[in-house]
Parts: sequence; structure tokens; C-alpha cells
Amino acid sequence: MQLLLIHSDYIEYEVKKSTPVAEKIEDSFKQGRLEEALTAFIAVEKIDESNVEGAISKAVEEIKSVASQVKAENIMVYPYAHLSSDLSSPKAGVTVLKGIEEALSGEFNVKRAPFGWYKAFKISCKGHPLSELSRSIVPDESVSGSEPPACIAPMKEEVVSEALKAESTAKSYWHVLTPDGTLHDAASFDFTGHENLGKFVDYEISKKRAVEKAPPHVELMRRLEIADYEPGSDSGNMRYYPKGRLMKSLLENYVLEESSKVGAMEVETPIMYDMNHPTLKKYLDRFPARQYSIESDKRQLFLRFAACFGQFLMNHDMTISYKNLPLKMVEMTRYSFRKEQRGELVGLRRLRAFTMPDMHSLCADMEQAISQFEDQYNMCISVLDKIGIKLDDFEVAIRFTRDFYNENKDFITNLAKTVDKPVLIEMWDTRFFYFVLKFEFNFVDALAKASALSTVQIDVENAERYDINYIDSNGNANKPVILHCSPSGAIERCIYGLLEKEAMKAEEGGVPILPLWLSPTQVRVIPIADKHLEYAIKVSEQLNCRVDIDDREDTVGKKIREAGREWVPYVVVVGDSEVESGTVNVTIRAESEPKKPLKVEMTPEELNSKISSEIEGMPYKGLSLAKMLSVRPKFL
RNA sequence: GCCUCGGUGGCUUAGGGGUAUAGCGCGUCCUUGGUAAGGACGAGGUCGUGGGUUCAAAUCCCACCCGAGGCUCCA
Repeated sequence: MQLLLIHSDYIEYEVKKSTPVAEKIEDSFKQGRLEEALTAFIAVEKIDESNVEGAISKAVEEIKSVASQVKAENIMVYPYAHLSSDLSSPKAGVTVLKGIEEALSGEFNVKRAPFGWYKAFKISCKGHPLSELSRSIVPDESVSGSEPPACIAPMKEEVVSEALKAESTAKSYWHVLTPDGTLHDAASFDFTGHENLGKFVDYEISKKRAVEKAPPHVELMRRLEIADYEPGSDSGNMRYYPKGRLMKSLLENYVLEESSKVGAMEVETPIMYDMNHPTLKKYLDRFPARQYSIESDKRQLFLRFAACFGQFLMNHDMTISYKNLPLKMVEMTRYSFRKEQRGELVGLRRLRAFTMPDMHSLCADMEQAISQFEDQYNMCISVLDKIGIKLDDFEVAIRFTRDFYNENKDFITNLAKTVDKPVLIEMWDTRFFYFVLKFEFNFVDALAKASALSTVQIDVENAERYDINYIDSNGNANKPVILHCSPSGAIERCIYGLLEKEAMKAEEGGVPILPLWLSPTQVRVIPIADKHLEYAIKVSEQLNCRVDIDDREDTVGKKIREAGREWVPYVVVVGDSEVESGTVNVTIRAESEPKKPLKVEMTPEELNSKISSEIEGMPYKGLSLAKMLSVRPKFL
């Protein structure tokens, strides 16, 4: 059945002429009008005849749901054959329409327009977004209505271009793959011992949401002076305070360094592109309209939502030999823009402007691509680990086409073996997107919402679209297979993950802390009295890290408390006895428990080497704020 | 776009027809300190904007703007 629902100021009709299939009607039925009505234009189709009752109840359910959303009390049931080219018999049509009318009339004021007549009608559509909706309804196969298997759910991604719409009957097959290589049905898998994966699968398949409050990182990002909403911009465009900028900068540098280690060349490409560029236009057609667009002079431009455009356009112009493969380029896109739905924007979890490391690898063939995929899979695990998001903190999703799986079963199984835990599998019968295989690492937050961090995809489409070629050993031009990789996922989302993780830890009675290399202040020195300030400065100069000094006019107790609220990993208190002995008294946050700080007496040299060994190999930057707390402004 | 909630000194907020709380922060002073908030005093607000009702509106009503959450939609 096809439904077209229009929320209207009024609808009125008048019969003109009967058709051969016209129902017999009374004169009073020959015209009708309803104010403030939801009009349901309905075409009953052949398929509805297999289960008339089911078709009616589904349609009624749809109409009721829309009516309650738009708060309509009047409903016009209007037969409209032109919505379908596969109509049911007139008899079934009338039965269904009458059935719908009857089922609705309990709760609503319902009118039905006569079936089988040519009618003149006038309608005034309200024009708000919910005022025009179309629905296709297919009744369950039998009257008993066996439920479809729970593991078959509609596709998650939105597919909007005309070409793809035709394939929208496609299904996702959900499974859980265990490290032993067994593919379980996701619906019946026992998640005992893998509760986090259970939450993730639940989130992915059923889209269940039980969220009624802001996630905990929102308060933390503000209290720690990392980031904040910026009312002067569009939603999802944040401001970052010095501490947040420092953290982002370190994360960005780290991911770039790791990319460089695997041979990626860092490049920079524009953030806006011509919407009518022939190649880009085709690409845009395959994506939902989630980009910002801007008009400049007479041109329509859009803001990039990834670095693909710039890098592919660059690849197109390059001369590439098979000897250069795999050829890797990386860009830290500050920013990538996506005009996400308003309700999806919360804190740092999902933004409209975000920093995305985007690496692309051109590979000679599928074999090389698969080998690279595996390397990058491992790289992503290691990158997240160093950032502070461990294997236990995320869940793996692997998505592919059935063909790809059948040809590469061992390879896929190995991916599950590598992480040594069950992973979520989404499989499609045919390929809809540009990739045949992808994985993501998904962080599940304190409110059981999942969001993707690292990802790698094998792209078999864009080399063709962008006309990217390499010359093989025979001198012939070939299309490479392209890998898309974001080793960490969005930088802001990594911060979100860390904050959510620590919030969960605090909830369970732990002491929240950031990884030392990311802590805006690594050591805070607190002099007991003014006369100890000189010694405090001397100590700070012996430490080769981000060390600040709380020289404000406050009590020691209060300064300690504030250092704790800022999650400072090492708090050093110096007074007479330390000056005397030349030592420092260090509170080590990472080894403390609530109300039970771990305090250790050591020399500045010992503290320095302890810290150096902990942050070895990670990027370093100096303080992003004044060393002396007395001259620091407050941001909040 | 729709629904819900909200907008009161820099921040968080109480109140609610008679121009207004409190805490933090900020400033000055006292205190020169030993591990989760020392004390006193002070400055700072036309209560989001515009209209309406009223002798009187921050408070009630209407419209609008902005924010948060939810819903929904999108070639």
C-alpha cells in the first residue's frame, strides 16, 4: 500500500464522474470537507490482498502515529490510485479503505472520499516539515504474522540518491563473530561477559535510546576548561580554551606522527569546493545533504565533510608508478564540516565542525589493499591505546558484502582474533556504498550511546570517479584500490571518549585522570607560604614538563582541592622541611583513591625521570597558560 | 520544522504583580599557612527582546530571539 499523508488547513472534494469500478454511494457522500485535517491519500496494492487485515492495521498504525505528531483530530481517507502501478482489485481496495476508516473512527473524526469516482478536490497543505509524508506499507506474509528475524533490520545509513533508492529493499544481516571464526546470529547471541558489546549491538540494531540527560562529559569539558558551546556560532561549532587547544594539538601531532611513521605524506587541501565541479557533483549525489553550503559571488560552494575531495583531486593530477604504491597521504582536517541533525549534537560527541585525521592509501590491487587494511587495523588499536582508549573501552564493528566475506573468511576471522573478543558483523548481499569492507572501533559511553572512533574502508569506486591511475610494470594505466583511514577518529571525539571513560570510572569509585602526556598541567607546585615561592620556582625549573605554580593567596588546603578538581596528575607541596632537605612531597593522582591520596617523598630529579619515562615517545608542548596561577584569567 | 524545558550580576542559581536571593568568582584588608573550601568588607543586575493586561510586570498573557534535550525530516 502506498500512503501519502498531508497535514492540511482544509481538504474538500466533490465527485464528478463515476468510473467502471465506482462504489455505489448516497448523495450526501458526493462531496465533503474537513478542516484542520490529516489527509491520507491511499493506493491499495496487489500485495495487500495477501493479508488484508495486516495491511489495514499497519496503515492505521502509521496514520495514527503521524496524526498524533501533528496533533490532527480530523482525518480524511482518500483513495488515490495514482500512487501505485500495481493496484489491488477494486473489491479489496474498498475493503481496505473501509477497514481503515472504521479502525480510525474510534479515536478520530474520520471522513472517507468515495472509491472509484473522478473527484475534484482542493487541499491547503500546511507546509511544515511533517506536513507531507509518504509511506510504503507491505503487510506481513500471513495473517498469523510471523515476525521477521530480528537480525534483519533496515539499512542504517541513509541512501538518498535516485539510483540508490531503487535498491532500498536491501537488508543488513547482523551477526556476532567470535575469535574462533564462528558467525553467530546477533539476535540470539549470549552477551554474558561481553555486556559492552551487547549495549553496542543493541544501539546499532534497534537504535534504542534511553537518554534523558546530557552525557557527563559535557559538564567535564567545561569544568576542566577544555571546550564550551559557542552561542555566537552554529550549533556544533565549539570554542576551545587554552587547555583544550593544547590537548587537541597534542592529539593531532600524535596522529600525524604515527601516520608519518607508516609512510603517509602530510598535505593540506582547501576546506571549500565548487558544488558544480563535475567530479564532485557525482560524489555529492552519493551522499545525503549534510554539508554546509555557501554562496560566493555566483558560485555555490560547500564545506568539505572529509579530506577525500582534495586528496583525490590531487591524486588525479599526479603521475604515479606501481613503485610508489602503496601511496599514502594524510591531512588533519581542521575542520571537516557536517550539518548533523540538531538533536544529535551534544557536547563533543558529535559536532558540525570537527578535526578529522584522514589518510588515504592507494593500493595496486585488492591483495595489497587487504594487507594494508590489516596493518592499519593494528595501527588503529595502538593509536587508541596510546591516546588512553584501551581495547576494553571500545567495540569492533566489521561491515562487508557477502561476496567479500566468502572470498576472505580467514582474513575477517583474524581481525576478531587480533582483538581476542567477539565483534559485531554487518553484512550486505550487494554493495551500496563505495566500500566492500570497513571496520570501526566504537566507543560506548556512560549512557550506552555508541560512536565511531578509528575506521578503515576499502574503496573500490572513487579511483574510477576521480580518474586516478597508476602505471604498472608493463606501462599500462591501472585504477588503484583506495583505503580510507582515520587512525583515531575525530580528535574532539577522542577527548569525549576520554572524559566519558573517566566519568564512568569516577562513578565506580575511582579517581578520574587524563593520560599524563595529555594533561594540561602535569605537575603543580604549591608553596606553603610566600617564603617558599623561591624554592618552588627552583623545583619547577628542575622538572622537564608542564609545571605550574599556585602562588595565589589561598590556603594550602584550598589549593590542593583545586589541583584535584583540575585532575593534576602530580601535586607537589613545598615548605620548610622540603627546602631544608631539598626534596619534594608528591601526591600521585594515578595511584590515589578517593580520600586516600598517595603521597611520596622524592627528589626533584627522581620525579623528573619518573615523568620522563611515562611520557616517552609522545608529543610534548609547553604550558598553554601562564606558569603562575596568580596571573591566569578564568574562562568560566 | 514540531514537542518539552529553560534564559535573573562573569558563572551557577532562589524567588515570583509592589524593581530582587544566595553561592562561586572578582576587588580590598586581616591571616603567612603542612594536604579537599580561613575570616571580614566591597563592587557588580533596567531579571533575553518587543508588545499587551494593570495604579504597578522580572513575575500574568501574546509574539519573537537564543540555548539544552527529545522527535521528525532530508534530492
